Amino acid sequence: MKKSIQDSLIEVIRETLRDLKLFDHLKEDLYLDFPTDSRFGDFFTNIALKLSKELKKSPRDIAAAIIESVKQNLTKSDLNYYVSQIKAEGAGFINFYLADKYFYEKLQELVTKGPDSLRLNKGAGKPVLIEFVSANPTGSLSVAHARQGAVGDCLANVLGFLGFKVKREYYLNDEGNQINILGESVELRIRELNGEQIEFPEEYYQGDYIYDIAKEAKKNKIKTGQLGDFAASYILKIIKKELDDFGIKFDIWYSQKELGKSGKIEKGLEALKKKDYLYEQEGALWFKSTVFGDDKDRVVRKSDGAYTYLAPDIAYHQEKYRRGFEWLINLWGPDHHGYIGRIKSAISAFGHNPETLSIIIVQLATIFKQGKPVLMSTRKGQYITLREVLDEVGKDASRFFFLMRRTSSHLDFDLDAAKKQTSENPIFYVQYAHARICSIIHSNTLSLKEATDLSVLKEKEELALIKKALQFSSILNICYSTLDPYMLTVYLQELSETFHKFYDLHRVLGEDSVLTQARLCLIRGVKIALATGLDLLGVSKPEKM
RNA sequence: GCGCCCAUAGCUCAACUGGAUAGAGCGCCAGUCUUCGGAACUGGAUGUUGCAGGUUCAACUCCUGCUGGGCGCACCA
Repeated sequence: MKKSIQDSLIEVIRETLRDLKLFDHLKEDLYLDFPTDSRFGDFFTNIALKLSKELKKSPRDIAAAIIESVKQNLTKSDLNYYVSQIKAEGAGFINFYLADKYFYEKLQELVTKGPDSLRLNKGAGKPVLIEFVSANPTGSLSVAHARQGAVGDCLANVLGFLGFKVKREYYLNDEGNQINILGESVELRIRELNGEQIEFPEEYYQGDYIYDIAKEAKKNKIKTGQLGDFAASYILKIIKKELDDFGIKFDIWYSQKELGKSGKIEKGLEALKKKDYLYEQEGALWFKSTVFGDDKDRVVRKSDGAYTYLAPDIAYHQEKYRRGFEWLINLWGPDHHGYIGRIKSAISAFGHNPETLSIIIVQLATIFKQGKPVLMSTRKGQYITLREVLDEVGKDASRFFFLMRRTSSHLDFDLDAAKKQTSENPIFYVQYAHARICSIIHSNTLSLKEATDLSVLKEKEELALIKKALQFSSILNICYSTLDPYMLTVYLQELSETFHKFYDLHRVLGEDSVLTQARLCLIRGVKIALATGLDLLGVSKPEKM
């Protein structure tokens, strides 16, 4: 893995600060920022501002001294070839301007090497388990699960691209209270089908699909005690189909029932007991999670002898580590945020660093139709399902829309906008850019050269487009450090916009074959960035629309 | 009462995690094609970043306190 110019520059600056005996005054890590405006160069650093107070000198003076020294160090290195200017500007920022030839070379590399040149090897093969959706098999997936699915799958793609060894897992709650209620709901519907007058309790599953299951169970002569399992596996098939149509494939389906049978829950509790983290009180068994900073201790076995949800979950997370994963990522709904403390306590109790468990709370999405929110009434089976959204707007638009906002923010999902085939619909805007590029490449009659003279790309829009395409890796870096893939959707829209603007002003296929080759190279690079981004989102990249 | 999330243009959201003049889309107004896809592009108007303090050379961003909204605080899952 070659070092980026950014990292090399940072090294030179660090060395310079050591020379000037300023390095120890710097309290934080040295890094280079991207300016909001290209007028301020390609990178900048604010160290002169940070140092000014302690050194009691003006930031501009410090910046000037640093620049002087950096320039000298640069003459000794081959970086000098790529850095065109270093200036102190504004309040005391040090701005680095790269020579155009640097971008030409990177673009050439992107086109010859393809998406691989966009990879940053952050993961180095580290095994990561990302658990998401994990909905109870008691009904179709809701939009809340859908958003979790989109975020989880995309994040898994991104981490995989960055060199992590990622597994996707669905924790299957296939036993316990909810499954019992599900079984009883089916039983009542069967009796109803048999002509019996029944009273259907409110807390039971109300949806019409229960009738379908009842009919099926009746046909197959399922015994009453088996109805819960039968219904759960029936629904699981539906869920799997929904996920499949949404483009999500889980590597592992982890069954709670199997976990229970294995005896690992008991073993987990025994282990906790040995460490003296369990105690009995009022007939229940408690976990001392307060030792690890939880706000109160938690019951793991109720006074009636049944486990709470936490007991198998403790064993489950312990198993995740035992299976060799070094980093666990869980995506939960906002109703689970109170659960973070106890599960982190549990893994701490087993001696794992709680930092190796990242919990991402995925906020809810509200579906808008004709400008109005479609309200969810939870219990009655009257919620918007993933299936409905898929049927209405399709896989591409729904995945993109679910990823368009910061994961920790509420999301308004406008079904009507997602259906539109105009720039009002960001996914079409992005896919259109891709299709347009394909169309140009298709119309081209020159044979494409592997190496071309790119120095003819001097227009403002051309350079802006090259730089935008090359920004790809640093965007992925942001997704990685925030564990949030949404920035990728923002970036793809920006890249598309930069392309459309370029396209409108400059013709790719022209009389001048040198320029044509160069511009073809440029749009091929943009195509690679767009296509790679769309792949990571799990959205198709059509050549024609 | 406690905890988490949110509040930015009329609406939906950005602002690269503390940087330089807070930006896009929609909507509104006015424009751009004999040529690679007009599903596009250009220009115009719109802001006390919910309020009040604080930290900082620098705050939409961090801290404290309010206000308003969403969610959660089980021997439920």
